[in-house]
Amino acid sequence: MANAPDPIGARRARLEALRERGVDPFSATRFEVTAHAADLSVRYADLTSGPPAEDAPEWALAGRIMSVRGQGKVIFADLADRTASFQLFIRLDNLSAEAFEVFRELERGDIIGARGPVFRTKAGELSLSVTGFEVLAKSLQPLPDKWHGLQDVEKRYRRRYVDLIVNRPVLDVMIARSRIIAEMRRFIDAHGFFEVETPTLVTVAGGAAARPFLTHSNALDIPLSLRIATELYLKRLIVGGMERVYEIGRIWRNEGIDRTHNPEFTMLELYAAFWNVRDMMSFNEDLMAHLARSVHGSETALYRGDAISFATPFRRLGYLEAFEEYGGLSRDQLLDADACHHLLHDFGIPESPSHSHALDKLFERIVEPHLIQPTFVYGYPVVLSPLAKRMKDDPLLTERYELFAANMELANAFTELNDPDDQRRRFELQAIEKAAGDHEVPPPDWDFVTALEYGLPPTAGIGIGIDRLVMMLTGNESIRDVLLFPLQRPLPPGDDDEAEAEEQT
RNA sequence: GCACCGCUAGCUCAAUGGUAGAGCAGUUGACUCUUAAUCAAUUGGUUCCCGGUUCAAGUCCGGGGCGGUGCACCA
Repeated sequence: MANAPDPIGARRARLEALRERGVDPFSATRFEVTAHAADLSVRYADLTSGPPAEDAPEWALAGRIMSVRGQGKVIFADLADRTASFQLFIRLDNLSAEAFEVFRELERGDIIGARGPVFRTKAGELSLSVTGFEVLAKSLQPLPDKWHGLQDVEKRYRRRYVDLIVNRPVLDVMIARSRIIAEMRRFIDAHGFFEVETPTLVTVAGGAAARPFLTHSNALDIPLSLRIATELYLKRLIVGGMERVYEIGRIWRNEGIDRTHNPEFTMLELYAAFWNVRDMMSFNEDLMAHLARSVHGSETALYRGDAISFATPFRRLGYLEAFEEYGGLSRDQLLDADACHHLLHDFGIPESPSHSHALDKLFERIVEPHLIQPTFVYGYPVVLSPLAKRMKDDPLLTERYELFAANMELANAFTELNDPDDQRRRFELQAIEKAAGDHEVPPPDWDFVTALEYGLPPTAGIGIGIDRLVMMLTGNESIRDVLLFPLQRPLPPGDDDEAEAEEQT
């Protein structure tokens, strides 16, 4: 213990050394930042090598020291802020001897603010010639390898903050996610929608087919679920006369976890009175194209080696036509429950508990693999769509589409069913499926039927999984890589971390 | 839930069943234009855990933990 190398102990010793020089790294409360690294790189892109001009303006940068290259009476350091990193040039001649000694006590990971003019070194690197600096926080933990960063996937998820520090592309993805959502709001707001917030704690988790998380209210002493969709509440607001509403919110589904599923995820749901599914389709493709352009920089996103073009208009493909085209299957085979189960057998797919389930499995197998470029698949069978309005000239199908790209479902939209009697019958039918063993079928929400009885205007609605959209636009193939803190099983007790028993000096 | 793969120093990775190693980080020193700085010296291990086989286990076997991928599940 006496001679064992101890990186954290060494850093604590450095902390004491700073304090002995009258610098307490944890006493600073603010620092006036006047520039970010990326801004300076652009502003001084054409600067030629040489010492800074007499009248060169001083800038103040703040961030984390990512590397230090000491060279006697000159020190080079890289300071990273949220935009990029920028080289600091510290020379004894430009500072007091005391300040220079303080800088020599700093190390990789520490957070400082630095002031000085920008110049370009002989080696051609744009740099801040430091005339003054403040220590803003000391890092007591050693950072991972400066070249390889943090590779261990598990550690990256569990300690995302370290991942963000040392793996710049991760920070870029998370910033892109933030911008995608912000840009989405801007676009939607510009079309006259109100953003609303509906309950996440509900007594009936409806609006989708999924198993909910269960919880309990102490005050009311009743069981509660976390919502699995926002749909039924948002449509109540259309009944209430809000006309155009949307919610970007967290949804919880107590189901499997894999590359494309996290138990909590973010969904946009949006409803517009007096629109039908065709109106929604064009709104949908305009939104996608806009996001791709403004956030991704181009209408084309590279995903799994495919160049996905979000240039409008997207391809339109009928649901039944798709089966005909890719599998040679007929309408009669698909819309008949018994024939459909035979098809499952023909394709070697395990038994399904219901007609709707069977259709989904078949679609997944036969059609989905072909949907690379953005495609609206429209005209879903009514058995698959308990909340969608039937087609006027084909009552077995609904005015519903799903948007696919790169074999992933990106959006689901339909003209909303507003006939309360039809809605009631479909809920009753679902109740039978639930009784037959389909766990994912939600319990009927009878108050929703009552709401429809007050009168829901013709309305189109859409749901877009934000996480998968971000995956698509940032080229990530795992949902965990677009979530800041994906759910991880907790480590066994004691395995958690070093339990630092050091107290004495 | 099932299958496969992974887990070795703070980080990235080595090690035909035969003394656990390297680079980076750390520590000490030198250096006034470096940028994976360089040079010299140097520290560092419950090989995820428990048990077994063996003269000998990081390595083989059994059980467990955590993670990743695939399948199942998830309209």
